[in-house]
Amino acid sequence: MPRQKDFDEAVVLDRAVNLFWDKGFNGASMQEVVDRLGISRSSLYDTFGDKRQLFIKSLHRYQQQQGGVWMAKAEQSNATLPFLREMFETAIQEIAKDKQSKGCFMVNSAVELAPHDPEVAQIVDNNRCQMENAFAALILKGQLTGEISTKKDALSFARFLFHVFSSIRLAAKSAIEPDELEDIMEVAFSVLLPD
Amino acid sequence: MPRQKDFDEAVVLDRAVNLFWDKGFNGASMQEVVDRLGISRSSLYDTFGDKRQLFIKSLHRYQQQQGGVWMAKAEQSNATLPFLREMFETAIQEIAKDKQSKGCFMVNSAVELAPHDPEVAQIVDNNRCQMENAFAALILKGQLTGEISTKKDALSFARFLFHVFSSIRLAAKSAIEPDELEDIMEVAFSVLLPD
DNA sequence: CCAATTTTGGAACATTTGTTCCGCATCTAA
DNA sequence: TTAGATGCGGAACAAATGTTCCAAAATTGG
Repeated sequence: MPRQKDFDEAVVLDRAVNLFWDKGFNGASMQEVVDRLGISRSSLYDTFGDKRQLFIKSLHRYQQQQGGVWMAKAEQSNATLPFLREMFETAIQEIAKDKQSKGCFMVNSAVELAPHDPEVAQIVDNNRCQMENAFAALILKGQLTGEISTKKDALSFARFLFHVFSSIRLAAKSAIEPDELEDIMEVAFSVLLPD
Repeated sequence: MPRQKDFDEAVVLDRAVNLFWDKGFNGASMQEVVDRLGISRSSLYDTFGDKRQLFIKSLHRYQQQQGGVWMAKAEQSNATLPFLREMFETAIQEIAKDKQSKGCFMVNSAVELAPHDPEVAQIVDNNRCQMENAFAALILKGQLTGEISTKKDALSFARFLFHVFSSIRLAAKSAIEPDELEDIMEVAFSVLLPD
């Protein structure tokens, strides 16, 4: 009996992701949200709940999408070091293209909300653990094949790499030259090389 | 003839620093500002201008204070590597003590405002250059004495170190164990060692 | 003690905030 | 086709937003 929604929930949620990613939670007013999502206020509240719930759903979706892309690539890669390099290279290229300086939605949310919102904090923390573990698995593989140094254990390297990765995405927020990011990445990766 | 102000401008500005540092620009309402600063609305606007001006003055003051501490220490240090280590150690200890997870005011502002506020962006960028140059000077000194590897030039190392430093301060925003930060720092510094 | 000048507290302002509500339109299932 | 249920647009809401203004208090130099 019920009437169907006039819009695709996933498409609309993606718009919310982009808005919050760009402006943050406090920086985006509900008026802006309504305008950008292209659906009416009531539909919005009926479908996604209030502003905070919409934000959290957006953050979840971002993680899902972002994570999914790399997880898939990671599994079908045999050479781990080139794969890791590619990941960083891609991130740097995306920063260069990102004229809005949106940076990383996860980093942005960690800064703006995590300290005052436990639920956001948990999402951020989950994301970190997931990434660190994914890195660690790759690095361990590389260590076994002799591709990567064994001077430190895989998890330490993984954490290090994740934080360099985050700082690159943090740097996207202010004007920084891609060349400099390449430089930083080069130094970071030099530590992984076996002697 | 004129009556003197009832408050110490510097003390009040420090309170503003702490509030914006904790809550961000959008996260702190003027009501909160008035309450925390302990002066009346009119005194506030007369002395510091509107909210944005107050914020920018706060950010400037933060940089001055924060920077001043380290610049002074840097000059009277002879062993550069231990000095750099101490800097990171201190930062990690401060994070452990920081129950509010305020992180770094400069990082926070870069994320929240830099992309949409050129003046903030410039402050953030100035800060980065200043830090990178300070690091570079130290590292160059270390390279000349053979304390530090010469595999990369001083500026590349400096940029790398600054970004690891930033990512540690970014990590302060979500719950992370100090041990893990020590780990990360250890890996980062291993790249500086000569073989 | 006086007059000049500035600070101060708080009321008042217009906007903007996030959210709710209601009547009508629309679609589905029988 | 019709009954029932849901989606929709937009008005309406109270509360909070940043800012201004003014009369009264206060402190200075003469």
